[in-house]
Amino acid sequence: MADVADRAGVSRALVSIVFRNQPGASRETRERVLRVADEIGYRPDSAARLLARGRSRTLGVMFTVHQTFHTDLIEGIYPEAERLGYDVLLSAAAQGRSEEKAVEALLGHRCEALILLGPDAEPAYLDELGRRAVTVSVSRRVPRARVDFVHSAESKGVRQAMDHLVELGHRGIVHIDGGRGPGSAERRRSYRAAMRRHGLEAEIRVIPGEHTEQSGIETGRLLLAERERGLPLPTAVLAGNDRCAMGVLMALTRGGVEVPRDVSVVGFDDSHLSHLMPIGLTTVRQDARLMAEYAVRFAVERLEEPQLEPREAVLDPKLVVRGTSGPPPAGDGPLVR
Amino acid sequence: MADVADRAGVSRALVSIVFRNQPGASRETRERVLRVADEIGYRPDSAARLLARGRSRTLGVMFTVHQTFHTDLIEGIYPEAERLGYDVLLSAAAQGRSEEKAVEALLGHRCEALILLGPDAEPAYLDELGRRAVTVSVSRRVPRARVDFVHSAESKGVRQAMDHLVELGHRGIVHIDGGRGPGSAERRRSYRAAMRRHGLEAEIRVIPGEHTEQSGIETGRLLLAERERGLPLPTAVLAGNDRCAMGVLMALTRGGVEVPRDVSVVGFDDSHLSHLMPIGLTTVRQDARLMAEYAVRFAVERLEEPQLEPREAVLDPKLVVRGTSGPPPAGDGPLVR
DNA sequence: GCGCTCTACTAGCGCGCTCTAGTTCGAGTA
DNA sequence: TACTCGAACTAGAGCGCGCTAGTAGAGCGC
Repeated sequence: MADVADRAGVSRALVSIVFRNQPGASRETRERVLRVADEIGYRPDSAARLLARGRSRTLGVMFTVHQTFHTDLIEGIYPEAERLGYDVLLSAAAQGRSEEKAVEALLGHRCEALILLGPDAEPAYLDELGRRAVTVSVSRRVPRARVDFVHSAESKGVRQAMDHLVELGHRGIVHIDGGRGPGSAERRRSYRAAMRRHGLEAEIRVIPGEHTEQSGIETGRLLLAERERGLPLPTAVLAGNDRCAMGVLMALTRGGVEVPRDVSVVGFDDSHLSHLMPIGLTTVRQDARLMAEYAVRFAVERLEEPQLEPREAVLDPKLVVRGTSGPPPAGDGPLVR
Repeated sequence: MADVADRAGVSRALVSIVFRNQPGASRETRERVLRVADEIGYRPDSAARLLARGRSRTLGVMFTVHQTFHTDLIEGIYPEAERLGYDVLLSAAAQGRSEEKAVEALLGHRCEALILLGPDAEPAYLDELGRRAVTVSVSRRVPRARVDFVHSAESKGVRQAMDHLVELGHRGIVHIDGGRGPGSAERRRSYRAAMRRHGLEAEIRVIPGEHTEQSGIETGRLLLAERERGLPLPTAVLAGNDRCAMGVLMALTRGGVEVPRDVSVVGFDDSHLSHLMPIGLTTVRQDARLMAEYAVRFAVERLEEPQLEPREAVLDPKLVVRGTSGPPPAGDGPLVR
């Protein structure tokens, strides 16, 4: 910076003004400074800048690698952050790299706010984070913690999916839940409520699972094994999310079960995975872009008005009917309603 | 920091020593300092630290959101970087966020080295980057640019895939290429060479495409449309990568073509997508973990010995036969060899 | 001529840390 | 006793910026 100032024949302060695009420099000086800077390859050092001004204007985003819905969210976070003049730093949780580690990395790099995509940490830890920095949790509700919250009205999504299946004539609808996964508890509750509402209380069955393909595969195998032992297959499966639905599909198809002829499968998320299935996955669509925008806005607004209380945004999901749902096999014909 | 020093009854320098875990402080002082720091919630400011020591020990990773193979790579980058004592910052290219922007963000955050996953930028730009910071390109060869390079021996992978198909009896094998995508040029060349080697020169057909599901879907539709017009379907498709293969699969299956009975499909990457297909995708496996390790090591070694010349690592890929490849339909029986 | 304002610019402190070149002190050594 | 030495600790410069409080000088009205 001093070099630039010398060569341009001005003071360092002036160079600073030019680079911050602030008033106080004439047009020609501005141009001269920029030209000189370009010549000697000067770029402002963000560490020093950050140190000097005390603010980083950086949002830290924690996500889980391989969680496809997260990449959909990330794609929405960037433009909104840029619009509001904030930088984005990404940190992934992965195998061998815990969420805490990922978050510490963000904090260490001076992120002013944290946007956590489907965090799986203890509420106590999240609350602590929320007190240390502005924190937004996406998809995972954190009761009584000082964090903003953006999620879908899971119950509405599940209800739509269940109504769709019941209308097609399904009765034996099982739910693979997402364990501790974000939104799982509510989805599970809503599944039970829907079954009761449709008079299918006796058919309720929740199979423990998680939000991974592997979990779907295991459940698929479990169902096939049950069939071996003479038990009937369910006619429809409501999976915890799209990844799990994909796993079920794979396992069932490999086992000679045809979807949707023999079994219907419905996912949740409408991550871009859903389009890829040869027959298209019927799923509950969450609007990733909108969720991302809310998350960024919540974070930024609370950064700029610290007295603001954390808020909650609940977005309406929408069932998207594609190829994996259809009427149940003959003998389980449509309900007469 | 001064607060901690005061309360612990030592100098700031001592606090610094303790936090850097350096010799020069007694056991009890160390404990006392850490305890006090914990009490008042002190955490070292990385911006200042960075500024003071002049080095960030941070690797910047640019990847493309939705490129599933990249997330496989990222998962491998973290542990290796941690092992070598480096931090990792992620920056995604996405729709509306160019690679250049993603890279500038990393540079702005003082990354010492760049690891670019399948960059799509001009060689001239990459060379410029290579001169500005230690740069490693993964998957994309950049001739004559000052960057390290980690990739697979594409030709070996393609050759294995082609041998496999030919042995099954296929003759009408088309290749959907990856356009400007990483590795595409070499895969295309190798496809042509393999066809010639097997005496199938007359059957050579390269369909332009890219490394996305959409491209696969379009190609699948194109093939179906040709069949409508009375042209024969190819008996096998070698896709540019797994995503493209998924797209082809989807389009063909929707069009009533059964895989692998009517057409065999082979992908490239073995990203975790490949396992998800109901019947498992036959594909050429690239070892993401190993590639990630090489990339990190190249970067770190050149940071620590700047006189080192950029290097190249070529890893052997391996065909993984799963469910999407099989003998061609009757009439195209196995070759007598 | 004077004071006033406005634009263009500058001096220099401080952000929170690291690091070099010390000092202090007690134990070991000749 | 006088010294050396190492462990434990400290003073203070400096990293590259932003920012506040200022100055210089041009233009203007009276």
